Amino acid sequence: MTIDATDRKILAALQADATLSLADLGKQVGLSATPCWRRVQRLEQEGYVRRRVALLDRAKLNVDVTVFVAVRTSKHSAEWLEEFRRVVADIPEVVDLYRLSGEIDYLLRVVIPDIKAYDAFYRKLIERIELQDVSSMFAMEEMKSTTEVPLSYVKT
Amino acid sequence: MTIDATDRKILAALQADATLSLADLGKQVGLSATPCWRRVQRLEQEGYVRRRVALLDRAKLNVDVTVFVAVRTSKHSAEWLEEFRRVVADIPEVVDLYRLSGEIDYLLRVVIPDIKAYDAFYRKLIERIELQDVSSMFAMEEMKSTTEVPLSYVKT
DNA sequence: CCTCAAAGCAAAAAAGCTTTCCTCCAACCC
DNA sequence: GGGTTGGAGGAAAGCTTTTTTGCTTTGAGG
Repeated sequence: MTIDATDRKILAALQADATLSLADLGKQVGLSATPCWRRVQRLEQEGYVRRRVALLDRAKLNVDVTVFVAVRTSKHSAEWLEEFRRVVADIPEVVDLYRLSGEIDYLLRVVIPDIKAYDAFYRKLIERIELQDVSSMFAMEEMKSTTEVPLSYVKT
Repeated sequence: MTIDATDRKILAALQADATLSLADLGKQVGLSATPCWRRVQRLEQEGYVRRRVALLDRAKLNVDVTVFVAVRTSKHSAEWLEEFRRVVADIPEVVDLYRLSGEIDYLLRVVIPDIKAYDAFYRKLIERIELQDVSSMFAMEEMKSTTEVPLSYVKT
């Protein structure tokens, strides 16, 4: 139920590297394999660890370009929202989709090979759903990108 | 060196779930464990798989709020850029940092517990480095967020 | 039809995970 | 104080999975 300093160390280690053996993980946090295993087990069961995944190399897979797409719309019905969610979430090039407060209604993060492919993506998008205003911001450089969340705010 | 349809299936499976045993992974892609293992080995060696990590539950860890921070600056020297990169990348609440083209110079994705904590983060940021213009967009809803990249553009 | 290389398979060895059973320590009750 | 209970850690054994090794199959080129 609650998270102590050792649990935090385990979570920090696992979100940095999920390939660690229980023996090594235990060494890092000052436990032997068994109690370490029990804690990991509990952290997974209680949902602190949601999943373990492989992170792939975008450049090698030819999706090296990131574009942020800011969407504004005049449609605000629940039906339109559901339709929009369904359509956009189903596009594999869209890796993130947020509903925002303020000027921009939705922000998409899209990964594609190049600008030409972005144009194809863009056409596909506006053909599938009506949007009032779409503006694209191309990333020149990915200066930081991590799946590791800060653990300093965890309630013990 | 090159990626065939089976490799693609393996990558797709691993970026969805890295806990699969080689036997199960092999079953999914139509191989027995050994050739499957060899392919995974190769994919890791050649860098297609960069790392395996655990994805944690943000809500449970009290960092459920996402804020996008758009930064504009008048400083454009290489020194300032390096300083900015260093300062911002070192802040654990900043999970993504992109340099963009266009109006906005930099876009940060920041995860924190609540608006109060965001204010603390914001003060810390502007105290550490000089920025011309900072505007914050709060995420009302995370409609999609995945680490899985599309594999349809892979060069075979 | 033979040869060679690439890829697959099966079985054995190694490594790591999971279980079981103990011990230790601290809190609590009498 | 002395005994009891519960929670946490640890060692060893059993079991599963990964990794290695050596052999077989398949298919292309001569």
